[in-house]
Amino acid sequence: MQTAKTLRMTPQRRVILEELRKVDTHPTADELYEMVRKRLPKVSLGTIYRNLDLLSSDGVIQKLQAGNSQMRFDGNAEPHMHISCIKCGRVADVHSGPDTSALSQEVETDFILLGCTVLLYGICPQCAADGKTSERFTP
Amino acid sequence: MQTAKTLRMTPQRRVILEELRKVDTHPTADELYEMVRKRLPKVSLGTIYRNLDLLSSDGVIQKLQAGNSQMRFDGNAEPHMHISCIKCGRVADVHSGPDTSALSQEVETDFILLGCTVLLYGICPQCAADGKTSERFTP
DNA sequence: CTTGTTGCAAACTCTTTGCACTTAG
DNA sequence: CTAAGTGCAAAGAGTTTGCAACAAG
Repeated sequence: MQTAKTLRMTPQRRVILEELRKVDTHPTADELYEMVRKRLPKVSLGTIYRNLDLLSSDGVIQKLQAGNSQMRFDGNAEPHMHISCIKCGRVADVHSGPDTSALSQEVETDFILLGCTVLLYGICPQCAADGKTSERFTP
Repeated sequence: MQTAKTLRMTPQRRVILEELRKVDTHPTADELYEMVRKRLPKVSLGTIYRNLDLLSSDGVIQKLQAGNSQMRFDGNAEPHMHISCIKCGRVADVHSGPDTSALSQEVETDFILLGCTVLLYGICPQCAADGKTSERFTP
């Protein structure tokens, strides 16, 4: 989970991180690309991907698999639950709820247990209102 | 999550289902393709994908996102926890542990809650023994 | 300086799809 | 019969990577 290399603070990296932390929408790489592009028009999608990868490997941000094929990113590296809309793919934080970190302690497995993710899924308020087109979702 | 169409029981479909249920390894589409190919040499990968899709949409099997980009499949449709090896990607069932279905009831969200998946991750016995090459993993 | 980083475009992986033919019910 | 399913090959989405030029420390 950690890179030995020193991460240089390039303008690109800084803006990516700033933009990601500015929102709580858990954007996809593409969405973040558009956000960053408004400030750095010449940035490339490859740079976005490379940075998101480095930053998540370093534990600075979180890479999320939220029920569809596209990865999403969370500027908040603290472990917390997420809920994903099966219709539109939107992802939201879940701040309440039971302590899932204890979950790991109660499990029987021959694996060396390192952690646990909980993904809730459902329908977001927007999609509940208007019956929009459905997206691919895998619980 | 359900198809209106009647699912015909073709030899391909039957063998795919049989092979999937024969193992507890949660194979990828490709792995299952190889397994099915031993019995039906002319089967196509497209057929594997189409059937896995239909069967999981029908709730006959489960499609899993287990920490890497490739989907995995579980012949056991009953909801249960999985643990994924961050090194080799192997996925195992977790039979013990707390009741995670209750989890949904304790959560505060403006989404219409439909369900919840728990993915544990760690290092499998095999990888713990020999320090093999690492794979991509996203909690 | 030196090594990490960037933009670009091409490559890659996994999955989906269009089509003409086949087949289960 | 006829709608569902198949094999094949091509297309698609999302992500990764090789390379030469660039820049942070």
